[in-house]
Amino acid sequence: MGNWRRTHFSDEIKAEMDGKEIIVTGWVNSIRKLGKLVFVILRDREGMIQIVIPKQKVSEEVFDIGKSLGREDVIGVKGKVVANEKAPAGYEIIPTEIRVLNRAESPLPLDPSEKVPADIDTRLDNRFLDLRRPKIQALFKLRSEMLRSVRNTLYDEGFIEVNTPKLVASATEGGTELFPISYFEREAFLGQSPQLYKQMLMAAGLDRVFEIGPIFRAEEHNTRRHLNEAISIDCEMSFSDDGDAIATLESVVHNTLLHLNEHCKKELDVIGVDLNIQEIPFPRLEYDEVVDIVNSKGVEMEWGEDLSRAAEKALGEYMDGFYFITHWPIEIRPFYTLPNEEDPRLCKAFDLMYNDLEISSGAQRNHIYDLLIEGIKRMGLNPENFGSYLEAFKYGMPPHAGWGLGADRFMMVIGAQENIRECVLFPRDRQRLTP
RNA sequence: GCCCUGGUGGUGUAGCUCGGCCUAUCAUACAGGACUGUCACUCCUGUGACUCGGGUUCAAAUCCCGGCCAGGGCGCCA
Repeated sequence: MGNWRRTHFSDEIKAEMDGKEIIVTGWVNSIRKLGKLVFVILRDREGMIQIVIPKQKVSEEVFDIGKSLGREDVIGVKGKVVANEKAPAGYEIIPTEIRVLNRAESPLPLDPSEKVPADIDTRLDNRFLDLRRPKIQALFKLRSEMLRSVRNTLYDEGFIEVNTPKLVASATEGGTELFPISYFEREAFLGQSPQLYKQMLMAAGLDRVFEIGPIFRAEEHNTRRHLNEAISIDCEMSFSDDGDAIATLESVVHNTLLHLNEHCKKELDVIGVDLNIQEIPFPRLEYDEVVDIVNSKGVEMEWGEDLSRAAEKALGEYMDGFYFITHWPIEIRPFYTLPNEEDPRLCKAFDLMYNDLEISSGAQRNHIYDLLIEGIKRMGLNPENFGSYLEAFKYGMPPHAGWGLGADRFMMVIGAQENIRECVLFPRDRQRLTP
């Protein structure tokens, strides 16, 4: 593009700029050739703008280039803004020079202008083209602002952002399947969660930490709400209990809704979402109530069972929006959950749900060494495999609590998407490892 | 991993029940042509496809079996 630099994004040009010379850059969204008149709709990250090329008002060279353009060619256009009622936006650009920066081959693997729909599989195979569609891009602009808002809230509440290892030695934590990898002469695994590390940071005295990073789960699930690589928003806070963790989670979620509603009107409009800013506190259900509700909806559920998919759906019919489930049976929660001192069957764990979807789970953690050993044994795990983790509980571990919020699932809720793959640039599932 | 449904030009589809004038429909895209206000421009001409392997049959896009892949559901997901 030589010495050319973009002077404006398409949405920065206004009818009042009539007569001003500008440079815009982008992709040819569509082109309509009417003999001696050519219309080019140029698309950049922020929107679209019409370039009009009348043979009698431009040089022969500009007209010929204009006529030669194809869909998705990358161009730079230097020209004058012209206010004109006949233009779609009330203004358009008459070029003095068009530079073709790169041609696009044809036919395209899918249609970014959305005239012909494509299956999600085709779209993901050609994700970079799919992402040129304004609706798809809007979702990822929202995701960026969601992450900004989450960080802002947590920084404001005194958390520091940390990074913990994703290459881990142990496959003995129990629970989910891990991805084994080769680590020099040893076997290692991809981390399933930063849980143990963020707890160790409580022992380190960092007091309040959060991490936004990938988690890996080698489960062969095949659903619209599971991925094998996901982004987790994890936080952990010292000298706090489950109620404090719930309050923090609530304000993270609520502030994000407020932030998006205030700063992302355009993107929400593009994807057709009218955000419901649900008031806090969100409703709380105790596990006992959940069992009753689910059974009253005709779905069998025994006390002590985790929620089946049918149970989640029944709950989703009964509840609307965000709500917490608290007072869980200890047997179905992880070993690091603190038992409830008032009722030994229960523990200090909670889940945050949205309709029928679990988007976060957390708990006050077990900070007492002997209890923790009991918990590990109760889950059928071997305390000897938790060496460096357990050490942290011997020399002054403060009481603490925390949670993990699924960033991709949170985006499903925000963007009203039914498939989690829509919310991830390059999703990883049972079948998909590329692109 | 299990169950259900499906796989037709670049993309999205019709046809499959009941095998045969299918030399396979339509839209869009693409190539060429006409057109000075399009905005899903319009009009004319043209190019382009039955997932793979096996089977049944005179004959398979169509029926049967298997593979691969996809969509949906379930399970799994401390």
